[in-house]
Amino acid sequence: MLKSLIKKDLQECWEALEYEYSDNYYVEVPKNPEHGDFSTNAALANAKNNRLKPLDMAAQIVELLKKKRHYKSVSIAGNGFINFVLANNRYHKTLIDIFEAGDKYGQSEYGEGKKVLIEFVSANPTGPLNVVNARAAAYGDTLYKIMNYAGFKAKREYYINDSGNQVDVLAESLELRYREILGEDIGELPPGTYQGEYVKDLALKLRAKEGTKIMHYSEADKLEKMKEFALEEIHEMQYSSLEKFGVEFDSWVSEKMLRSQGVIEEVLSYLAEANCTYESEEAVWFASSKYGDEKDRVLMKSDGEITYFVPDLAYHLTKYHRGFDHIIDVLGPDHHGYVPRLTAAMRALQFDETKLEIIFLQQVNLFEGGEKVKMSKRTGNIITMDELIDEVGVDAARYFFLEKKPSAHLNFDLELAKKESSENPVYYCQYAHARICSVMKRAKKEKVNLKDFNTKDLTRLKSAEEIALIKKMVEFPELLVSASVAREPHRLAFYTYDLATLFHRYYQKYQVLNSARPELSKARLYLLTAVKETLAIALNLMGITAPESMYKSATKKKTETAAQKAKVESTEKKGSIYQKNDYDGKDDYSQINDGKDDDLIDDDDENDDDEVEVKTKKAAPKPKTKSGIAKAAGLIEKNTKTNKPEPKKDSKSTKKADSKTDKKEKSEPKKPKATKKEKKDK
RNA sequence: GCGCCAGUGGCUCAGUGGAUAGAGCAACGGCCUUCUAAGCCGUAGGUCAGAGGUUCGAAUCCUCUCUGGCGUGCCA
Repeated sequence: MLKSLIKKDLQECWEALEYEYSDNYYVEVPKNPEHGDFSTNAALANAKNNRLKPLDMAAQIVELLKKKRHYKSVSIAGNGFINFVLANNRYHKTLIDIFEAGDKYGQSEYGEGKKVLIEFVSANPTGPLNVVNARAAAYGDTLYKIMNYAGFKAKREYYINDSGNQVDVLAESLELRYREILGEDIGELPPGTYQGEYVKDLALKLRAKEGTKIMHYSEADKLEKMKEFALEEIHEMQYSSLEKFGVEFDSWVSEKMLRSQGVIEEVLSYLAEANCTYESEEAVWFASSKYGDEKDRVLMKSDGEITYFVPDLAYHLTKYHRGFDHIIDVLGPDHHGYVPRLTAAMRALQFDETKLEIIFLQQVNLFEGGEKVKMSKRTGNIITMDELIDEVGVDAARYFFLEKKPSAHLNFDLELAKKESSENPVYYCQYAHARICSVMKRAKKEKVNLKDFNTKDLTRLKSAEEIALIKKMVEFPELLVSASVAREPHRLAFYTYDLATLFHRYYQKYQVLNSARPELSKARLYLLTAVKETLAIALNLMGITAPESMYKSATKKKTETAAQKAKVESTEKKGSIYQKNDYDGKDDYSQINDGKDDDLIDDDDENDDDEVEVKTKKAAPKPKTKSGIAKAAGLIEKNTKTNKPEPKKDSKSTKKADSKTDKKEKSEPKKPKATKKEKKDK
């Protein structure tokens, strides 16, 4: 807001001086406070096109700006920068705005209500969540929060690969462990199986639940039963890890559900229609190299099974179909080779690939005692997300993950986080908040309050430290916008730290409450109220608690459990969102595998189906999709929608019209084999 | 080989084409009779991997080289 004030003034200058100007300049808060409150390179950037020396141009501008009253000073730096110092009352006015915004401070309309889907974590349901998943959880959740705060309408989604080869292997692994606990010598586990301890735990749990009767099943039934059991258990495990971490999702999408809606055939037929598939060596290929991928990819293997790519593509089509303006996938570092084929498919099917944005989080290395903790997926020797949280606490873990920009590898020093957690930067930020709360408690005790405070007394705030705090808070809204746009929540972590530093410095130097000077005390209290609110907002956006008090005497563990408790409580309060739906019945999940109802979505009201489809149809710009994907999209959408207890809207007219088209589409037979006809031998 | 990500004090990391490259940790030296010392102040530590280029100006943009991680499956 203050920057735009300066920009406006600069424009007036150029117009008055009749100079050419472009907006390729900036107004910024200089790193060095000696360079003023704000500075601009405007003269440097625009001197050339007016055939002037930067210094001369700057001099003329400064001459004009000096007449404005809201500047305390306007000056030229040696090389042509113009530095501004604003009058204090300008800051005092801004402080009032911040104070009055309260817990809404920093919110903006920047995103214009654009619908954004953020998919993150989406770990395979074959084991506990690991530290990379934890990073993704912290990242995705915070990105979601700041984007919503910046005016987007973001949703969080988790895709479950509960179908395919890896879950079959999971069942086999469980079967082996099961036989082992029954006393059989299974020898060494074959390579490729899941070897983690958790599989043994699953086996024990299964025996406790089912006894040994399962061993009398046919081989296929046995494995099916085990798969079902393992998926359910592991899903619960992952779910509870995320819950503990304070991360919720608006929707969970099951690959199995997608498949049951016929999306496989549909996707294959689309690709065939787009004339980009062919058969070779008994397999069906996607000619992705025609669309920018480095080589063609297999869609259907020679054994008749499809590759994971097909349902994944279908899943992405449902994202389009659900009418999002923008789609963000947060992927692990080992998936970047996968993107070209995905975008190739979008291109081939004429979907707007610019809507799809892939963000890669780089890997996480754990260090202990200066040495890298070796983890091996093969032997199952991994540190889980739960273990990490138990070790360092939710707040610290979230901060550590958020502190790094997504594209950077993250070295997480466990020992530091454990042993010296009291020096952890997250405590530094939280402590600033707690200190202010402490001052407020004291103020209450001394009956100092802001009820009869006259904001004119804010003129008493004139120390450099006080103005610095206001200046920092002024940056907050635009910081959130830039963090959203750049998809870099780590900027928020740094901001919070900086604001805390300014506060600690101020607190150290000045006594806030001083009975001899009641007006000054109130003005300072007013300022600190705004600072406290800003810190709390920032911390909450990162999923970190803003404690009212922190005492050194409290042991590390006490502080953490308290923080965790607070977290859990807050989750419970607003919670219920999806639990009610998908997970209020874990049974829902178990139903997945009974062959009847292959989805996660509690489909209790048949009439809803149509209505939902109506909605999604309306939302979809290009109904390229046919019934399977449309239906799946509808189911997901419905699931998402019903997460929020909203009164159902009645849209009869559109409903009729659309269900007609829907029927028409449905009656069109799917031709999965069409792809095979599409022979393009090389 | 090709592709993606990275390379900034001893360590972990910030850094919109701008001014003398910044924090934290570790090291060293100070500050508690005053609202929480989980704090503050100070000292030391740098050829921004290297070489060219673009321009008023480069850690930042372009090219090449080097180093590390990942990818390059009819795995997911």
